[in-house]
Amino acid sequence: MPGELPHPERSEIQLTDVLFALSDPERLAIARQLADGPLDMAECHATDPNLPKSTKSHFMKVLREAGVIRNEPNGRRRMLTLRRDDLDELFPGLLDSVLRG
Amino acid sequence: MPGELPHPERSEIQLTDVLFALSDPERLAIARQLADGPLDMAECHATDPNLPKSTKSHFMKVLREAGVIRNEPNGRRRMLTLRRDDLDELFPGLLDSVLRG
DNA sequence: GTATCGGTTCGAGATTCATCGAACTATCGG
DNA sequence: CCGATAGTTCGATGAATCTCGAACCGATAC
Repeated sequence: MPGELPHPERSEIQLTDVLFALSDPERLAIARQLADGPLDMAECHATDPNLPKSTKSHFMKVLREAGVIRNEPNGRRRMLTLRRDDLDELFPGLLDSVLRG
Repeated sequence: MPGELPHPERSEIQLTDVLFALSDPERLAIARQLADGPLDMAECHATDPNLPKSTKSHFMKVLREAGVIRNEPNGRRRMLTLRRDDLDELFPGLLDSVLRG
């Protein structure tokens, strides 16, 4: 598992990418699960519990590359966190309205 | 030009559809132009001034079907309006944050 | 070391989406 | 009625995206 994955800097985050990442029901559900704090990826079930792991990993990739979440190695697991500070700074009010939805 | 086009009711508008519609730079630019009030479609230039009209019409369709804009016949033109009231009611704060972006 | 667990990456097939020309439609002006 | 204008719809092509299995990888447990 390739250690550190690339994350965009705050200054590189594009609004349209964020909107796209959140425009899928599964990915939106993931972001909502992370609203209450970081989560181990293993504990983060989207809607479908027996989703293939490659598909789940792909969801995380889209969210990560858009700048919505961080995905960092934690032992042999992955810690997922919502980039609330970055997103709130860049697009105030966006996350609040989307996660309330 | 087929008179009235179908628009979703307020209750039918899906957040994910709205986010998707706004996740494209051209479509987002259109929504921002409509933030200051209704506009004739002919006066609504997105980024590219000599965009094929079928492409432009397609942008409007995506925005309309998502519930972001209304597109109503007005003489031999089209009046475009942002559905701010519906979106503000359904997803408070969303439009403000996205249009500021 | 070996096995296992959690997860990423690669590759292929299916599906969706974008783009644009061409045909069509409705409205207004003359 | 005729032509021009403004815009939708259709159809085709190409580009992204989704989905998933298989292979791979890194950290831990044994």
